[in-house]
Amino acid sequence: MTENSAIRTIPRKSLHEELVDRLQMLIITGELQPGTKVPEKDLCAQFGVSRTPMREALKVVASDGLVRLEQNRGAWVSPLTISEVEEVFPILGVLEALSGELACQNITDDEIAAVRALHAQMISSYEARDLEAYFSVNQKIHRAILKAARNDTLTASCQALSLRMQRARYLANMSDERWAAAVQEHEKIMEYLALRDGKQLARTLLAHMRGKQASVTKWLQSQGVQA
Amino acid sequence: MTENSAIRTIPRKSLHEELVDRLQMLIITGELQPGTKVPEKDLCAQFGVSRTPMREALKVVASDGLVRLEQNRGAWVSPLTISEVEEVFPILGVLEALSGELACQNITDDEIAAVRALHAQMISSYEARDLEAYFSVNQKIHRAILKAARNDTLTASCQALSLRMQRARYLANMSDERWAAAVQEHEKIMEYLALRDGKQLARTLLAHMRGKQASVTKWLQSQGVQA
DNA sequence: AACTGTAATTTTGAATTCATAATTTAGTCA
DNA sequence: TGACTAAATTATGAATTCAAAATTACAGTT
Repeated sequence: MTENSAIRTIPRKSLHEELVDRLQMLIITGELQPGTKVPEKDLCAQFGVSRTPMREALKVVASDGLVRLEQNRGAWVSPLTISEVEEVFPILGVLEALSGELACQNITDDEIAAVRALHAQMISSYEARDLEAYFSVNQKIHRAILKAARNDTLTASCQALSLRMQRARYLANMSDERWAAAVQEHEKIMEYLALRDGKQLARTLLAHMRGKQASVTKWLQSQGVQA
Repeated sequence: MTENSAIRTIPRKSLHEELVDRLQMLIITGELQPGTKVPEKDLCAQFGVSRTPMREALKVVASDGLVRLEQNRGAWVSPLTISEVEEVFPILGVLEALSGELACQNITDDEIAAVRALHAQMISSYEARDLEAYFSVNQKIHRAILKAARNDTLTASCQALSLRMQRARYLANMSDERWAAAVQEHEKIMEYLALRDGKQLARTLLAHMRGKQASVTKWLQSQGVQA
């Protein structure tokens, strides 16, 4: 593979850190299906590493909730259930609301300008109905707000929980209605952020998250996913 | 016939799980001082295990933020800084507020009675000025509310963040004023919970957390802990 | 065929071993 | 003495090995 040169130039992560990221990716993208068993041997073969760093990585991914480890029985990809979605989204809601409030207290004019640029990009992606690009820019906006909140712990918490929901978001096709509504919500988010109106931004972000939750839940139900 | 009855009812944790708990304890109680290096060898000797499970445990504890791992340089106990306190408490605030709201929606009469009993115990501990007992019952109350919120993810998130603050709470002696105020706040918490007034309970829990943060921050500053 | 108990295989848990990076120590020279 | 370099030591990263548990395969009985 060509990644050898890249790994040499960049201060390389430890093997186990790299594996944590890769495993998360495999699960988020659905390459590792929810509910399936993941034998260590197979994973090791796939990445060409020994079991030691793989097991370390699995422990970490398990503590984030993406896999379940059972004593002497190995690792299973956590099933994505409706009840999990109903647990995680409300938490993400209050965390993002907090991030909005904090961001309004701390964000610079330059950062607002940067978010505005991302926002414009997002609108373009919406108008082109490019879901992939939309998701990508959308994430960047939320991450920019988190960064402006100046709270690394909050960022870490949000990202950990977002990871668990991301595979739902990847899979769930938004309805046209929902997509339009989401864009509308983002207009308000942009507006309140520019005004540095923390209270309103928090309310809007919370509502935004509720909308996402409803959308995802509806889709999971339509897929016959159990509670 | 194998002994599948009473003896097996205690499912022993895996070594690495046990180690995660022990490490967290060592750090919370201050036996492992913030900022100090923790050589794997020493830890392994202390617990009589090999490096493999210890390293797995360290990775997990690091992902929770209690230790920092540096590439090829080992593990350090995360320093407890004022800025960390200022990051974590606001998050705990909104999470506990959420737990209060959810608890009001789901708690049973029996559970309210149980919390009331704990509350009475806590008041006794306060009147006896038994800080140790007070802390213990206090935690039980917060945990009972979390349980009533019926959201395991929320419980896990709160506990992970609480862990990081616990060593501060252990060390920080509350002022008499603060202690009295905290008890007053708990009276309100009890009241709103019994009334199942989610909005008010959330507000009170948030304020309660703000009070804790101020108390801890003040103490850290008095100890000359840097930002 | 279904069930039960047992042996073989596979998989995981943990210790050991080997490789490599970081740190310490020793020593040289200005 | 002090600063710099190089060897020695130590600690960590990762692979391998050994042990124990779980799963599977299979034979015998009903």
